[in-house]
Amino acid sequence: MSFPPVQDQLALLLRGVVDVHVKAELEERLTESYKSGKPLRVKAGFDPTRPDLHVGHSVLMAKMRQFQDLGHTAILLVGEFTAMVGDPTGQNDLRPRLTREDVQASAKTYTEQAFKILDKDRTELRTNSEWLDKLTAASMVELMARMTVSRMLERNDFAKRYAEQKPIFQHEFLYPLLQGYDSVALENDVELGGTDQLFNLLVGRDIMPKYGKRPQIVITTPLLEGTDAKIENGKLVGKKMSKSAGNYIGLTEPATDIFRKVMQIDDDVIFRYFELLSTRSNAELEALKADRAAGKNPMEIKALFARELVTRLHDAAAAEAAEAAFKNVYSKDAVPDDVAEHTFATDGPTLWIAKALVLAGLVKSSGEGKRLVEQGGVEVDQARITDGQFQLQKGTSYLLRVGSKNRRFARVHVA
RNA sequence: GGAGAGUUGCCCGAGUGGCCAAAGGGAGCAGACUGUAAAUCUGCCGGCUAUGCCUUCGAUGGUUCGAAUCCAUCACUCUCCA
Repeated sequence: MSFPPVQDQLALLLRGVVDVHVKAELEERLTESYKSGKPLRVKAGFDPTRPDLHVGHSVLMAKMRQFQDLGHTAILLVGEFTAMVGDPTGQNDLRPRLTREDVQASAKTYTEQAFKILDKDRTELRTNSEWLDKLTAASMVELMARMTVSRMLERNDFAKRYAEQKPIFQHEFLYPLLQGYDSVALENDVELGGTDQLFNLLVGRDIMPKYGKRPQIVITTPLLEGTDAKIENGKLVGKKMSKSAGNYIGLTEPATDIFRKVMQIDDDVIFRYFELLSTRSNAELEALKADRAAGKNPMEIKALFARELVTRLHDAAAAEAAEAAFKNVYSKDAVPDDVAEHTFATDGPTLWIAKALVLAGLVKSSGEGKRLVEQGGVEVDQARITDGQFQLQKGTSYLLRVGSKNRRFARVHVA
């Protein structure tokens, strides 16, 4: 195996990262690998907590992919065991523990999605149940003896919970140690993670030498802010993209949804997405920013990114179709082509509109349906109705629409 | 082991016997306005075709004409002491 020159590798690998512990060591290890022809082992772990990955995760995976493209080995670690423990990172409350069944179900889809970005042929796919399942109480005690309670309490999330008199459970202290033990088992050279993972990653680095392993180099990548992030006083403000906050774009979402979500991102926040996810060069990004400053419609800039993202996650044809659909539905206010069709039976001569909306899955309860109608949030055959008692006639078909920002349609036939 | 404090709707948080489906804030949703976004203003924000009914204030029992509010037991959490 031959690699590109060390300095070239470094330049690429350090682009966009938040921090490296320690850069000199990375250089040293790249040099060794360059001389010996032996690829570095680069680990990144995911806890399969809910069944899908989002573009926030892809920031990290894009970095992994860079390592792969340079010829190194990526280890995608599925945190099957650790997911059952629950990572306390960033949690203000106890994270619910999952069952093995939950975890295994989502692990499968996780890896499939990860391979949208990673090169499958150069990825070692592992699960930490391999070694953590077998850990005896004795080894566990030994592992726990490597870390002090005070060090754990230094962590902000724990410190905060402690100060606020919120519960902290013993097993939560175990999490970073187990993640660190993964590195002992895998003997990786590098571990990648989001900045929020810094503590956990460094615990691994601390523990490895105590087990006679070379300490891993830790590289942290930025956390992508969610689709609801904003710019305030020139600063980017927003929670990180997360499944639980509902401000995410899933890797497997339909092209039209991805496109729409990108378009609804705050105008200036889009540049953050460009920086972390786009394959465009820095020069191209600067040009776009200049365009924006010169008054170019930010809508077009966002569309540019939306197209790029959909192309990556689906393909170019899907991107084109999604853009056309978006323009059609939102800009021209037309009806999309793929409207779900339903037929509902009714006993009487009519069907109450609120009921129909519930049956079509457009609203959760008839109370909500009625409310929306009265608030003017519902259209029947492209005409707004406001009568909460509106009745659909038996033997007739209707086109129903609810909402505007996230509009939903259904074609309903009353039988 | 002992002593206190607490558990309210998606979240925070008021409410100490009827006026409480429960103040206020946040989040969310809808409307106006827009460019699809932001900001602002307005409305909604447990369920049920409803001047009413049902379910809801940790759980279960009890007192009462009537309980989120009082009592008992249980569960859980926090703090302090040992």
